[in-house]
Amino acid sequence: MHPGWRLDVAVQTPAHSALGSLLSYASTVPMSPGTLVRLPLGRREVLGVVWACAERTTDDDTRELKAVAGALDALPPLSESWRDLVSFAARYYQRSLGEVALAALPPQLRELSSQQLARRLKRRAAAPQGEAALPPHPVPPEGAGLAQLGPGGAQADVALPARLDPPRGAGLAQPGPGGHVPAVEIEPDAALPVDLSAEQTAALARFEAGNGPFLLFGSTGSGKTEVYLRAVAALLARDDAAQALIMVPEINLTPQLEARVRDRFEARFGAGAVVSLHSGMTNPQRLASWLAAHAGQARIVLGTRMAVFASMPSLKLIVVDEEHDPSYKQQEGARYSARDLAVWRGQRECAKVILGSATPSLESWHHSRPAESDDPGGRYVRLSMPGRIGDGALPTVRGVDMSLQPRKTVLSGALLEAIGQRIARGEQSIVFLNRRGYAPVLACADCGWKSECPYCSAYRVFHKIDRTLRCHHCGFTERVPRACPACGNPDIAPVGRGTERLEEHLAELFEAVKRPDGSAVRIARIDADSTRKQGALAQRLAEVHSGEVDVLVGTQMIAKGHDFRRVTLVAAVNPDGALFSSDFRAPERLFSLLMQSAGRAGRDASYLATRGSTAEMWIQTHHGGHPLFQALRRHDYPAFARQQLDERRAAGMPPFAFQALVRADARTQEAAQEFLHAANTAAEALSHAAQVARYPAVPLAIQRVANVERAQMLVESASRIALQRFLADWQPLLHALRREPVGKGVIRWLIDVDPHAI
DNA sequence: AGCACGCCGACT
DNA sequence: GTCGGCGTGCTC
Repeated sequence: MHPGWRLDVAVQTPAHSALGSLLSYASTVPMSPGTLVRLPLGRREVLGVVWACAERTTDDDTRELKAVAGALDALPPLSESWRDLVSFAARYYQRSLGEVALAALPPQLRELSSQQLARRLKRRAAAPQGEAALPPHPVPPEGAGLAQLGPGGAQADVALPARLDPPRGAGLAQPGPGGHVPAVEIEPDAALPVDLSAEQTAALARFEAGNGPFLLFGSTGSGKTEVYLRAVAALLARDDAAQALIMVPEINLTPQLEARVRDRFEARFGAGAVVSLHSGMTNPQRLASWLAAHAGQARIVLGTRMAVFASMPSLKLIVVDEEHDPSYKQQEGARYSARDLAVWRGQRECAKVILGSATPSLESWHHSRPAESDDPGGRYVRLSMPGRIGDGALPTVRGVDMSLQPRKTVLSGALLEAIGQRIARGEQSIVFLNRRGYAPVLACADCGWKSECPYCSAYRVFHKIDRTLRCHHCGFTERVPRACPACGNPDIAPVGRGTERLEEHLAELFEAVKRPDGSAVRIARIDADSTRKQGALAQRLAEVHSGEVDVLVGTQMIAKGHDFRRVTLVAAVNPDGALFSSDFRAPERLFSLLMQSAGRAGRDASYLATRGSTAEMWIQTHHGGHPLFQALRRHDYPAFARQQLDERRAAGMPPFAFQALVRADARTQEAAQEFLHAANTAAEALSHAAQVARYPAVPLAIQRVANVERAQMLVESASRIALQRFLADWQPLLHALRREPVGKGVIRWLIDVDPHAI
């Protein structure tokens, strides 16, 4: 009798398990790599991906192998390029193959039997367009071009403008899904009499002529989205199998962009042409989208970082919008950078890649050169679009020197005056403060008690709205005590301020001020607390769009994407914290945040022109001379980047060096650090140790969370390859160490390659 | 990670 | 006398 075949299969084995990356099973039939199989593992049955298949010879392997339980053979196997992407990601980010492979598949696939899957696929085939689509987005009211939906122009759920980087007149003649225009017979863009700016035209021409990867460097409002969509449209029109992947940051996956992409492409390529992939979807929705992409039916996949692993047999273009955004870096499990993997994947699959941003990551900027440059050092072709569509000017940046203000000033007189003028004119203002809650600490004036979290090394935040003390790290919540728990003094007071308190403060200050129509001033707040309930965010945004709100207080949640046409003033109340942070990326994030915030003001040039108003960005700071603010004043990202890169070069930090963190969590800080010390000692013997600097173990900035002590050590090398080899050799030693006495107290450890927060 | 086995406290 | 706490160990 034939001894059958041996399958080497990737299954979800966590990094901590002692199991090797691939497990071997017996099969009576050969299977192609990429086939999904169900396997007995211990007492349960799990999903696996076949990685290799070899004929067994009787003397080959005497080990008894369990037989595969079944194959999901209704599904075409995952392609070699998909498997290459997964195995690269696993290797680069120091995780097991199976962990990355299984995390890259829709969760529901794990639960389905092969019969259930076959049935689902059959249903899909019968109705190829229905299932992949999400519930249809709202149909715009008749005659309303999406971009024309002004404040109060429509019901609340469609009042949000459907554009992020709006071209002039975008969507004017766009037939909605309910429209009667025979859209199939016209070119997608013929339905959109949009004039591209000269910069957009040039960028597209460069894109069409080159291979990339491209860095589309365009200021807020320069029309980057239109460039992406044109590039996608041209590709899909030219190649009737081609697929495009559009990635957006988590926060940006608002219905607006989805609606815009669907409007643009579904009429032309069918209702199932666009699918979404993000964590806000239900498991059945994600499975449906994934299957449509895998089958090649979906022409466009629109998603967050997880979408970088979407199986797309005819992938020809990848767009990474807001490529600098921190949400592209996964912060748990396999800590991959979806942006970096997108670039790798593009190269592997000969798909063009566009990274777009107004404030690129310093890594991307450093590696880019202008399209016309022949400098061979550039990995990315830089396409610049400095202008704002529709001649919109970028807002004037005004700095308020807080050291000249009376102590404890929250909002300077000049800023209040400017906001007051806006209110009087019926315009809107946004005030940013990146700290939610009423006050970050509650303290007793007598004994010095502070509202510490019993489980974390952090203070619990005072939320006045429900009179609670909440730990923002572990979630521990208690009602505010009536008196000091330590000494009984009833006089316990909030220290510092968050968005709740700022909202209250503004309401008091403007209590007597009237709007043009004589009504009272309306202050609103948008942060994670005020938008927790389903639909609350959309409702708040609609209130802003409709003009009900005069002053909007918010965290960085509202810095991105939203297009408020009546906003003419944006203020950052207390941005100084990031200037002297121990995290060397903090200034980069701050600059990006302030640039994006500034972009919220005066996006509608004609609105400003008709009112004779100007857009302003206010910065209250003690460090007005800081180069970051100097560059911001001129909207000069290149100058900021130059200054930061000079500092990084001098200090030998990324992108001039490559880093990884090893973190250990334990019951005690000593146990965590001792484990890392032992790991450090073990590393001395490794062959690449000389090329890799290792720093002492230190506690994390928030050293204890939920009663778990955390420590980390940084390793760094000028050579990415040396670092990679070092980590690969080190990992088995770390596993082994866990078994030794020094590893006993360790709850978990992990490696973070190219970490974001140090 | 699951999911077992295994050995000690408060309940019908 | 049992239900159940989570410590330790195994999974091709």
